[in-house]
Amino acid sequence: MEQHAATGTGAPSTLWHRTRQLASREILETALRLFTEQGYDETTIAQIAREAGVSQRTLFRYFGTKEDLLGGDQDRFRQVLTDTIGGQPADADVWDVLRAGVAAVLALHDSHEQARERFRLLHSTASLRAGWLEKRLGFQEDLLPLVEPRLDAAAGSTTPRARAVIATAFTCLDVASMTWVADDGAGDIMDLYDACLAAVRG
Amino acid sequence: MEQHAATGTGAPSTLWHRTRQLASREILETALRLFTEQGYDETTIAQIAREAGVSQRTLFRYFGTKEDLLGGDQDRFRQVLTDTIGGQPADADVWDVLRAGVAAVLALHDSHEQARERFRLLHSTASLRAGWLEKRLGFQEDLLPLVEPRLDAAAGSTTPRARAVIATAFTCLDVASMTWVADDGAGDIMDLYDACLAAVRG
DNA sequence: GTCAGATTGGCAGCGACTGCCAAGTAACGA
DNA sequence: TCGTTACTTGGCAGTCGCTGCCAATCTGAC
Repeated sequence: MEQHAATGTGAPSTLWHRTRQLASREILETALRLFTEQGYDETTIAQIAREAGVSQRTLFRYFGTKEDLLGGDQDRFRQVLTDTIGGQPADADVWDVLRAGVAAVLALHDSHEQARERFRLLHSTASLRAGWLEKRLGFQEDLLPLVEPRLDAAAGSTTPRARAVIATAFTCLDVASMTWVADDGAGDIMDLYDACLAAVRG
Repeated sequence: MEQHAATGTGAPSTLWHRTRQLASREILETALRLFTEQGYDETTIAQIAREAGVSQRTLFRYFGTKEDLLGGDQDRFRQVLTDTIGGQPADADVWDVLRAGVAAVLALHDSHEQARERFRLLHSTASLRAGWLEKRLGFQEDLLPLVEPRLDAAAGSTTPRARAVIATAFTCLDVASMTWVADDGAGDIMDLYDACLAAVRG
């Protein structure tokens, strides 16, 4: 039970589960607040645990790593991504398919402000960036079987080409979000995404 | 003096420097051997220091982090990259310019086998991958001022477009090296790079 | 030979993270 | 209502990467 129960499918809603969810939210909010106030690296697990009113040991049971405190629900991200991309018409263009996936995960943020703060922390903290990039690699591999069949098999091995295409899409998302944060959240991220992709595929 | 002196430019060649270089090589070789034998995560700094005959403290003075023990000389990488790209003709195509940079840094490995082993470790170890990706981001930012002037300023802000283009090149390098390792070092990495880029820019 | 400056190793400590064990508490049956 | 059971919690010690500090040692120059 490393993950906080997904809200939606027949929640058992016993007192236990409700308490767990409450504690989970409390920890998450405390963490985001402290990260925002004093920076990610400057905030220790001990401090988050103290202010959230739980022990370090318990905090690590809810969230396996410090990064998870900012990353949100990684499984949900993965699922939305694969569901969206897997649900695209079989004859759709690969780039349109990936674009739909990117748009879907962007819609996962609770609010404009939350998105901006997360992206801001992400792009300004080395350790977080590294962690995100590593998770990103995992997502890219998940997408591989969904994207490969959409490539022309006659043009040689599809695996490296699919990897390159997928990674490029994520790269454009990263550059877009970085630019978006630098512009203080003005404009639409997807427009920036399109601009980046156009620059690459020009 | 965090960095082992570059061999080449008028080495002072005092006993000190020679001893330092020797110790440096000894540590580096011990580390690579242990990483190869038992894996990166399974090898502790204590073990490397013990087998290399130095204290942990000294090891950390030579190499600031565990990753540096595999990554080789990061400053050299950066310099070769920027020199090569900066030295390309002003009217050359951006993609050709970046291709030249990629080829130059690939030539930095001592041997085919060393390259393969490094890439193998890199692509099979999560912590190393994350570290590389983070360093990569740094290199990409270094390249920004060299690439931006080569883009059409009339088509809007060049910064995000340059970032996207540079990151795509590195992405193709990563996918190419991954594929190369999977193929057990058969073929030429640059061919794989070209194939990846073609898939993206198709 | 001696002195200044650099290098080295040991030690204590920090922060993320884990395993283990005892104490506490919700849920369920008798 | 009272256990009994199953799960959660917190504390403690320990690992590993990494850093600061200090004393011992060594090198090169005078």
